[in-house]
Amino acid sequence: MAAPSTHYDFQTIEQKWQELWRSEKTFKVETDLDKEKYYLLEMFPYPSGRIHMGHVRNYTIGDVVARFKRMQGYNVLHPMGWDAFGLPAENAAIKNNSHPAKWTHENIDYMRDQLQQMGLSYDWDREIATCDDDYYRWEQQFFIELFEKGLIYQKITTVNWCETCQTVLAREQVIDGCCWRCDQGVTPREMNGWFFKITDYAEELLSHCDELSGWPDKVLTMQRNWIGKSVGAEIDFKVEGQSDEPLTIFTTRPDTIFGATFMSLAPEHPLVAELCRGTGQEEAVADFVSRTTIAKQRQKAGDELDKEGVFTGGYAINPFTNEKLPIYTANFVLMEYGSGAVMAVPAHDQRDFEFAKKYGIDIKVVIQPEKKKFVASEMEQAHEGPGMLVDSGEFSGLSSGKAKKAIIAHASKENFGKRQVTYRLRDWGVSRQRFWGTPIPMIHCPTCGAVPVPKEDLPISLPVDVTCDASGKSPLHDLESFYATSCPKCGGEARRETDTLDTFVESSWYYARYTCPDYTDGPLNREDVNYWLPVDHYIGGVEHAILHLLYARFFTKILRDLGYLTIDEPFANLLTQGMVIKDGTKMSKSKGNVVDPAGLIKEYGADTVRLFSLFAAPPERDLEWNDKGVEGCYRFLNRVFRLIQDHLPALQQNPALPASLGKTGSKLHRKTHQTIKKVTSDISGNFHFNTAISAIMELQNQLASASSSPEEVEDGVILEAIKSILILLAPMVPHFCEEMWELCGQPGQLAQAPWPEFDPEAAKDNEITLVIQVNGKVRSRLQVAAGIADDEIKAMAMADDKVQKFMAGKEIRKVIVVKNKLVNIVV
RNA sequence: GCGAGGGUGGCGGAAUUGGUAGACGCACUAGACUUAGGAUCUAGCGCCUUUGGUGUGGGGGUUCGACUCCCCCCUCUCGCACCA
Repeated sequence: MAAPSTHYDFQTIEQKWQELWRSEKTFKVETDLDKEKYYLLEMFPYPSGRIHMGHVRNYTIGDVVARFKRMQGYNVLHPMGWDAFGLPAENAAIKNNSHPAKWTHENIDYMRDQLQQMGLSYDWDREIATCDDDYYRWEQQFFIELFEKGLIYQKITTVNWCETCQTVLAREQVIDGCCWRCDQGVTPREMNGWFFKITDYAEELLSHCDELSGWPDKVLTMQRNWIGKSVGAEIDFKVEGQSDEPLTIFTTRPDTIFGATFMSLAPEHPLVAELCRGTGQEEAVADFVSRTTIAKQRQKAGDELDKEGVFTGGYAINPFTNEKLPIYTANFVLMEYGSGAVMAVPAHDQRDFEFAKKYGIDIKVVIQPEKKKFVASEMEQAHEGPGMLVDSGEFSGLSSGKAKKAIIAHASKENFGKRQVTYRLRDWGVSRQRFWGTPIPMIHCPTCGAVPVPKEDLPISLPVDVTCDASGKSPLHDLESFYATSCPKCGGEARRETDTLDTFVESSWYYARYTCPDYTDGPLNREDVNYWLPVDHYIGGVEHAILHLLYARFFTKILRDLGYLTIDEPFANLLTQGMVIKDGTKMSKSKGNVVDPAGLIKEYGADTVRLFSLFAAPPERDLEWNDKGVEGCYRFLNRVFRLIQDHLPALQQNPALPASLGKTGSKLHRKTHQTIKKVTSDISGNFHFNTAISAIMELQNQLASASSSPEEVEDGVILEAIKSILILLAPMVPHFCEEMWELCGQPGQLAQAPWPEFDPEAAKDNEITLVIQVNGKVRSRLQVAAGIADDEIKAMAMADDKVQKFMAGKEIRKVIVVKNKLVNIVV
């Protein structure tokens, strides 16, 4: 007979159960109106090649919740797929002179295999890859429907263009004014592109933030800031010498309008060139505009340019005072915000103040706070706070708040202004001059303009017989077989749109498609989406707090308005897990501190890696990776393994719990039920798996010391404790627990076992440690029966030797008793 | 600058409503078993001048009692960044 092994054989065990789960489709689910559903989703990965620690952590957390909810009896949807379009695939294709699909599908196969090695409980029958045309064809259908509804439009904007790479670059791809890939200078370029009217939903996206009680405040704050609502007024100023075109400005401080002493326009403002014409300022203005454009491009995030500007030569008329205000163009005025023009009130805006000081422009105080009196010539900075209006005509004497309303009312009445709400949120530009993305289903006809592809012609698929070459240019632009077409309206010769969609579009609705991935009669099956959505818990990195999560919320609303969904918000609860760091910084290749999960899984097994990633930190916090800590988790599982082996012959008899227990046995029985209670609340509450695991470790420690105690401990209690450890640990360490469960001769699979209930009676302590304090300092401890009377406690406390020593010769002023906890004697 | 979240042993981290600070794990120390130990088991482990004192970033306050509540300050991380 072979000696009992000291370490469990994770390789054999993990492979065995993974194969069983796959062949039996243990985690396959169907819509079932009789069962309560739970939809758990982790953000799907970009198939970059191999999984990293961030994936391991993200998917382990999600898997524990999915398995836990399943054991609690929910019908759990837990899908996985691939966010498969994107630039890295194209770059790889360029390098290998091949098609991006090849690289993408190879990576998907490799990563799927890695995820399966982690033992994640996905319904793999619902797998989606966004680069498949049976996924993106529905996106093309949405595009057409949204276009017809007026929620998608085309406009010309200035973009960052790289001439060498023949493409638009996103702002984050421009490094010090140069292309991140070829290092050549980037030029601004006017380009036609497609936009989603997300701004139509700004108010709803903002107000629904208040209803997302299951989201972290941090994320909601970021979203609110990004949407950036400002309430104020739009006011028209006449331009001297021009009777028709007013200069429209936006301000949140209409109450300060009597203090305006100049105007400033963004350098790109269309009026700038017009105003300086014939004033002798043309050259100075042109020079300033080009200098500023360059400076802004070179500007790094975080830098603020010195406030600079130049007089345009033109004047505006303040509609309230009829004063003539010089119009400047200034580098701190943004064309993208408001109307690209502001009234400048130096006394009450710090930027205007600095500008006025620099160029010797008047400063006029029109707001006086209660306590202080400002004198323009003595001010060292602007007073931006509220106060009482002065020198403001009929509005003088009003408070800022009242004046805002009165001034807006006056402007509306006189027809030169109105209340106005402005958002920082911009419409979402989705055109990309890339190949590896969803083709935009539009046709450009010289006579009919932009015409949508007829729905029956969908999908417009990406050609498969092309290769990406070193030019970096999308092959679609020059591929006649792709772009040559006829106009669906007039039948004339026309050109297909060759731009593709931003990859964020695919990830904006995949959670809905998971509910019916094989549905062919439309993008979404009503019965399935209504049953499964919204996602009950969404888990992913905080780096998606703005873009992805905002776009997904937006898409839910537009799909609702197209009649596909009935919900307003896609994700009821959100967990943003922290980063995995090592040596204090995020793991990255350049820092050389990456730990490859594949190697660890090979060395310790998936169960150990999962256990450590849950144990080392609560999920929302950053996790400091520690190889020694992994070993600690491995040791723990082996301790459980040996414990089971030691008791195996007895356990296999399936002994019942005796009616009466000895001292050690009843202590263990109590600990078992306390542990069930704690683990259940830790997991269902905040997902604090780290404390759940430490509670199980405590139970294991007590079980080990009970088994080695001289007193005979009832086999029934030991089995109860071991079974509890296995069930409680099963969502976190699934293969190991299944194997041990089977080894102990227990029936069925743990994956489908019900989550245990704790017995409140059994969990109750009957003896407690009473702490005795003198003046708030712990002086002694007593073992007493639970529920003992206050008087008795007092007497015992007073009689205690150590306590007496500290009370000697002092007067007792007060005795405080906290039931079952402590006694504090104040002397 | 604005916004959010942190600061507890050598390290990761625990501490219902204010009620035993440091659970659990790592590292470390000593011992046991051993040809061996990077296996396993047992014990110890905040700091100090150790019958005691002191201790949760610093200072003050409330309280019989404060990691926890209030005020001021320091510091770290993340997000936004000239938003009129």
